[in-house]
Amino acid sequence: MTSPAKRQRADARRNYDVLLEAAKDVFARLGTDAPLEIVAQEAGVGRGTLYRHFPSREHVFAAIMRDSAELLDARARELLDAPDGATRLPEWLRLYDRAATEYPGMSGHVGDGLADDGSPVAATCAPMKASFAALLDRARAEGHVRPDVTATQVLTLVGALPKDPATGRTAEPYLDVVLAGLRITT
Amino acid sequence: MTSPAKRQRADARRNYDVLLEAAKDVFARLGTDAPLEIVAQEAGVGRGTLYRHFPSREHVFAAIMRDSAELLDARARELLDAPDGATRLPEWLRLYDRAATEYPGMSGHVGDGLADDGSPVAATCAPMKASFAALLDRARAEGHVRPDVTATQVLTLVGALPKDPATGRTAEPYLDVVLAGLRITT
DNA sequence: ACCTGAACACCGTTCAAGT
DNA sequence: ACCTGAACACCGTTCAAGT
Repeated sequence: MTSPAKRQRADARRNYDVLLEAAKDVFARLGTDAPLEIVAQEAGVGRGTLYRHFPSREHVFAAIMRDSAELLDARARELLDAPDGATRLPEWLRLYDRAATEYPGMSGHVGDGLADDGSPVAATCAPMKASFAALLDRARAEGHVRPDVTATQVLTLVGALPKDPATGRTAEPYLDVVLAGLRITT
Repeated sequence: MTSPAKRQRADARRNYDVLLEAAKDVFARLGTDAPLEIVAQEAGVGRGTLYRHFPSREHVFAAIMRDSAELLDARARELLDAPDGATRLPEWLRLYDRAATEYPGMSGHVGDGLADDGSPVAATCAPMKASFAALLDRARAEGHVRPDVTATQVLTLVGALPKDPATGRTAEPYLDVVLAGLRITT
């Protein structure tokens, strides 16, 4: 279930899939700011075809995030009833961080997209975002989290954390600092 | 003391000053990712002249930061002996955040530059960075700060915090979250 | 209905010619 | 020694022509 279920010609559907795989490949090698021109080339289609399927780079990110967003959504709903209330949020946010940094440079775009309701990333990740918000609400109700942060803010903040240039992953100890900062420590 | 003290022709020196003022003006209006072409135009010089004085956009940021870095350096040295140990770091980091966000989009570049010893920003801000490191060391020694963060990491993290799109300033409550996360709270 | 690739736009960067 | 602006490169984006 990696592409949208719209009715379309077989070649169009195939091009979508090929483009998405090419994008993952190119992004993995060159980072998510790589020229989309290269993606079209590697997919073996014309530039116009790429822009038809993915009107903007953000649409590519949204497509890339589709599967992880589904997993993260499910995981958030599971964690809602997990026994140890204090560790639910850290655990989920680490998974989110891993998913958002799967391709170098993507997490900032994902975090920004989640803060903008008009973005394709926000559309794709809406269920995940809602489930995380529920998780955050419960943590807040139980007094584990400072009350002045919203779900969107947390996701945007984590997405913005500086990266290790070598791996593209969030560098240590930024996530730990943020998790500590979110805790209520009276 | 806004431009380097190298010996140069009067017109060159004047062009440097005009370009820097133009950059501030353009950055204030269009953000720090604005085309440098516009800066050259507004300064009334050719593109080549701009690149002669500022080989890269980072060099412009370094020049823009020169004065604030001097102030921040002085302030850090003052605060080293301030009475209330727990508030020294927050106070200074708020000032740093204000300076780095003076032009929309600049703080990320400044934070990245400070983490890269080869960058012109790192060169310009070296005294400031050293003074801040001393401040951080003392806070660490007094047990106010978690021991696993370096000065560079703190400055890069603060520079990376998400911005309010309207003002370009660090949005609330990100800096508060980070400051809380840096504290030792046993 | 979709694809292709030429064409245009934008802007960073260089450099030959000028003063 | 420095300035200028034409020229090139790169790449996002569009669109007329084709299938």
